[in-house]
Amino acid sequence: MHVADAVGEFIAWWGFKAIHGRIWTLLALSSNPRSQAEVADLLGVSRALVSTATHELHERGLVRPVGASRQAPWTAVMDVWPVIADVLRDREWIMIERARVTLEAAIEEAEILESSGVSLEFDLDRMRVLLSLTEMAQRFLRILVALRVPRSIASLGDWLVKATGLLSSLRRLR
Amino acid sequence: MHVADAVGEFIAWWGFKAIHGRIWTLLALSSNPRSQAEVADLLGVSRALVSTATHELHERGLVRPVGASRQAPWTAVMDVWPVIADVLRDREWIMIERARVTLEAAIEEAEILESSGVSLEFDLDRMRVLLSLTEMAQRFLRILVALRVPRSIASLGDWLVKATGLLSSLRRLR
DNA sequence: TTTGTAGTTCACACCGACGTAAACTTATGA
DNA sequence: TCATAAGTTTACGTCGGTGTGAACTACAAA
Repeated sequence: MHVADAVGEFIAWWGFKAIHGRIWTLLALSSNPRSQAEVADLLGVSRALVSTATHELHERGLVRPVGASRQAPWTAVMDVWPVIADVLRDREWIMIERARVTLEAAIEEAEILESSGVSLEFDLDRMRVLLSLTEMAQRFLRILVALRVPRSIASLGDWLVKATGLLSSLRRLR
Repeated sequence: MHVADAVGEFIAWWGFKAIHGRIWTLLALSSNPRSQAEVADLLGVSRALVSTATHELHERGLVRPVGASRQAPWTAVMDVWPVIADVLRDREWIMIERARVTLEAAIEEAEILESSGVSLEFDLDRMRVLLSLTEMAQRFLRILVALRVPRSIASLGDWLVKATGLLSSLRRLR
């Protein structure tokens, strides 16, 4: 399963472990649901790893069992965008927000010092530039997680064309 | 230096180590260049770490010595976007490209099998969807790395407004 | 030349992420 | 009921990333 390896690694970038990506890809590309044993076998990893990883994927809603029995085979949920958006929101937003808040506090402090005539060891203008950048990143992230990528294969091609067109105009910005 | 920690962690996300982000941020916010000893002291890390990290930053062009002497103090290069774009290109492009090529090969193989009447264990349509997604990701990445973020503080605010406007129309896409 | 200080290099320690083996639990079916 | 197979849990090994200590080098000033 070279495909699962390659796509899996790609997916791993978006806040998942590589094994998650590999399992999801294998299930996504399979015509029929597969048992954990099959998955472990095809990917060449232990059943223990498949068991835990599958449950983590299930918690995120990226994979679901077909049937109710304990050893029901698994299939991939194809509509992954909402989950990715969630991960981005949880993980990145917190990080950016912390940087932004810290910067704001530091700027405020520096402004007070400056207004009382103290010569600063730090550069206020540059602090403001960084603050603008974090705000920009937040806006960007907000738009990203609000995006609705079409779930149907039929409309996906169409959507891709329009989205690409819009993105191109970003490049022409002066 | 809480600011350096917070911003540094944020930067670390873009393919750098956290210490790189912290050092760069400290230098970027300082009114005057700083020696490695000062940096190590302010950040509370060993001079050994600052030495190697500073050189790595220098190789990437994110930081430069002021003066020619061996112990010249360092200052941050503020125009970071080209460097980030480089990292994205090098690191992400390779990953996506590998996924894309592997997928294409797998699809081709599957098509041959199917046309010769063999019933497939894998789902050809889903493979094609994944392929579209990698292509979309490539287009997106290409636009991203070609972006020119203004270097001057004066035009940055203006640019941010326009860019945000464009991004918003992405959200409204159907 | 000597002495002190900044910077460099390298061997090692620590830690978390990832994966395995093996024992254990639960279901299926002869 | 017992045997077998699937799935789960836990304790452990390995590895890479990150950082330190200490020895070493290069330079500046006395």
